[in-house]
Amino acid sequence: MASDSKPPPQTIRGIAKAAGVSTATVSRVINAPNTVKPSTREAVLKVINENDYINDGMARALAGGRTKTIGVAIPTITNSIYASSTQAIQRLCQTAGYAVILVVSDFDPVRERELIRRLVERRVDGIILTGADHDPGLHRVLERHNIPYVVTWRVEAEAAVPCVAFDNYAAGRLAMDHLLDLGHRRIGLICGESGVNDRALQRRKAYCDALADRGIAVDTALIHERAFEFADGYEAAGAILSTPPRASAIFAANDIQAVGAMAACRGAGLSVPGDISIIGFDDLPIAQFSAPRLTTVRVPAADMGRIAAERLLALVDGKPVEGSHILPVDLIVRDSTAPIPT
Amino acid sequence: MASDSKPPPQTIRGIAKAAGVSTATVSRVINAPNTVKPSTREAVLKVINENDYINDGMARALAGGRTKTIGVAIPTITNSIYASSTQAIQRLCQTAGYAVILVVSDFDPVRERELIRRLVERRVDGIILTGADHDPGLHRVLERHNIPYVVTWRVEAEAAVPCVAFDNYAAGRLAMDHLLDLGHRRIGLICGESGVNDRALQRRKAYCDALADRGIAVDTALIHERAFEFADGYEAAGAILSTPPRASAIFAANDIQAVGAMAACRGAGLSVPGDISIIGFDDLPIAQFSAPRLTTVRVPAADMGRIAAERLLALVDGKPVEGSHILPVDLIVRDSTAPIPT
DNA sequence: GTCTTCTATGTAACCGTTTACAATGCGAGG
DNA sequence: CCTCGCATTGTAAACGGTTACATAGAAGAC
Repeated sequence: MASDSKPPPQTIRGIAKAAGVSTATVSRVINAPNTVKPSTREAVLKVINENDYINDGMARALAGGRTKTIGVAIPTITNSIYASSTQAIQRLCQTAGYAVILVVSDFDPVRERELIRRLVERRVDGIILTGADHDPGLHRVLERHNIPYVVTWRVEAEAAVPCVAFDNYAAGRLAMDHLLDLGHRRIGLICGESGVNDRALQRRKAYCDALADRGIAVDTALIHERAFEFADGYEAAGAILSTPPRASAIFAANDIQAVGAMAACRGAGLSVPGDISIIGFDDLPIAQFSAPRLTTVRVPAADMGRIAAERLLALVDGKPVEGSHILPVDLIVRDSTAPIPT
Repeated sequence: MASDSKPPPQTIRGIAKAAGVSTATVSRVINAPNTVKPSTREAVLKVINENDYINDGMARALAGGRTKTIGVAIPTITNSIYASSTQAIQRLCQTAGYAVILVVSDFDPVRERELIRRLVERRVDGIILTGADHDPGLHRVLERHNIPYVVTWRVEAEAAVPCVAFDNYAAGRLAMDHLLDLGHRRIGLICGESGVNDRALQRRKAYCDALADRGIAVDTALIHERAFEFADGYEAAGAILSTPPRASAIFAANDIQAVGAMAACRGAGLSVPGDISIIGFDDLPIAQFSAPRLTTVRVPAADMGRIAAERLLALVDGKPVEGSHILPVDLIVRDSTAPIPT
C-alpha cells in the first residue's frame, strides 16, 4: 500500500525514518523508554513491532562495550556431572540476560587454549573455566584483555583468581576411609587420566595416601586410569578382578565407571556387596537407581555452577569478589559397600 | 623501553601504527596472509604476538556481515540424549570455526521464543531448533531476518523447512510390537508430557494404535506422563504396578524412566523380565549396563546432531538443502523383555 | 623509453549502534 | 517581557574492524 520506493531496512535508521524521529530517539525507546514522551514511544514501538525489528547486538556491543555474553569451557557435555553444573550456569546467566557460549575441550589443553582465544575474540564479558588449564599463557591473555574469569572444579594456586570448587583430595579420602573402615585392605582404583586431569590426580593421590596411612603398600596393578564411560569402568574392573589376590573392594572415582564396574562384577558371578564392595564418586542420579544402589561421594555440581556464575556476574559488574569458595562434599552410604566378607 | 607517550591499544589501528603499516595491511595479514609480502607479514605478526592482540569479533561481524556463530535451542542439557546430540553439533561447528550459543528452554515455548529472539539479536548465522516450536511468530521472525535454520527431533509440517529427525511414531510402534509379539496384552506406558512435547505425543499415539490394532482396549489408568528423571519413572511404575490387574509389561518412552521403572519393580519384589518386561527408548549408554540390560529402541541422537549441523552450515554458506532427512531407528533386544509368563 | 600488467600497500567509506552535547520549545518566576 | 530550567529530541562522533578503489613501484613487452 505504501508507495515508497525503498522498504524500511532492519536498522535503527530505517525505523527512525519510518517513525519520523531520529536514531537517538529509537535507541532511547529501546534502552531507556521512560526518557521519551509516551506518544512518541508508542509510535516508535508500533513501527518496531510491525517490522519485527531486532536491535543488532554486534553493533550495540561495538558501541556500548558490553556483549552480554559469557563463555564457559568444559571438558565434555556428555558426562552428566558436567552437564548439571553447566545447566546451572546456563540457567543463571540466561535469567540475568546473558547468553552463554559453550566450548568443549575434550580434555585437551591445547585445544582449550585455542577455544578460549575464540571466546576473547568474541569479546565475552567473562569466562568460567573448568579445572586446571595447563596453558601458561592463558591467564596473561585474559588479563591483557581485561576479561574476568572464575575457575571451577579446582582451587587455583594463585589466591588472586576466584575459584569455586570442592576438595577432590579430601573427598577421595572420605571414600577410601569408608572402605578401609569396613575392613577392606586390597582395594582397586579406577579413575581418569591423572596426567591430563588434575581432579583424577587428586583422587589418585587420596587413594595412595589413605592406603599408606594404614600401612598398606600400593599395588599399581590395581590402579587403572580410563575414560569416563560405562565401558571403561567395565573393562577396568575386569582387569582388577583378574589380578590376584582378588581385591575385595573397588574405588571408582566416578559413578559412571562405578556402574560399569558393578556390571563387570555381576558378569563375573560376584555379588555386590556380598563378594566385593564398590564405591563411586559424584552421586549422579543413576546412583540411586542402580542395582544395588551405589555408595558414593556427593559432589555439589549444580551448586558449584550456580555459585560460579553468580561470582562471575558480580565480577563483570565490577564488584570485587574474594578468593576461593570451597563447597562441602558428603559420603552417601547406600547398598554397594559392606564389611569385608570373613 | 619505548619512550612513546601512548602504549599501542588493542586495536587494529594501534597494531598498524606500531608496525608502521596501514590498518588494511594488518587486516590482510589476519584474513589473507598470502596477499602481503612475507617480510611485512612477519613484522606485523611480531607486533600482534607481542601484544596478544586479538581481533574484535564484534567489529568484524559488523563490518563483515558474518558472526561465525550459530545458535542451538534445546529443552534441557541434563537429559543425556540431548547432551549427545548437542555435543555432536558442538563438535562439528567448533571444528568449522563456528561458536555455539546454547539456549535452554526447559520445554517452555514462551521462553523458547524469547531466547530465540536473543539469538537473532546476536545475529547468529544460523539456528538449530529442537522439536516443535509452538510459537507461530517464530518462522516469520527468522525469515524476516534471513536466518537459516534446521529443525531436529521432528519433521516439520511445511516441507520447506529442512529437518533432521527420525519417526517417533514408527519407533514407538517398534517397541510396542515387540512387547505384543511376546504375548503381552496388559501394558503400562510411561512417557513425557504429551501436551507440551510432541515427541511424547507421537510415542503415546503409537502405544494406543498398537494396542488398537490388536483389538486391545486402552486403559488410561496405565498411562503415566512424567518428567524425564529416574525418580519419575520409579514413581510411575509404582502407580502402574498398583493398578490391577497387574500389567505384564511396561513401555517407558525413555531409558531413564525405564531404569527408574526397573528399580520400582525390583523394589516391589518383581523380577525383570521374569515377572514383568520393560522396554525403554533412546538406547543411552546406561541401557547396556543396567541390571538386567535394557531392551530399547536406539535413537540416532549423535548422528542427528551431526547431520543437522552439516546441513545448517551448508545453508549458511548459501548452498541449497533439500527437505527432511529421516534417520532409521533400531530395536535393540537385550535382557529386560521376555515372553509373557504362562 | 613508453605502455601494460602485476604486486604490495594505503585511503577512506561503511557496517548499525550508543551517547555526549547541542538545540528546541514551553511554562514559570520575577 | 526576559530568563531559567526542564523535558524532549536531534546531530554527529565514536566503537574497531573490512574492503572497494586508488596509488606506487617494478618488471616485462614492444
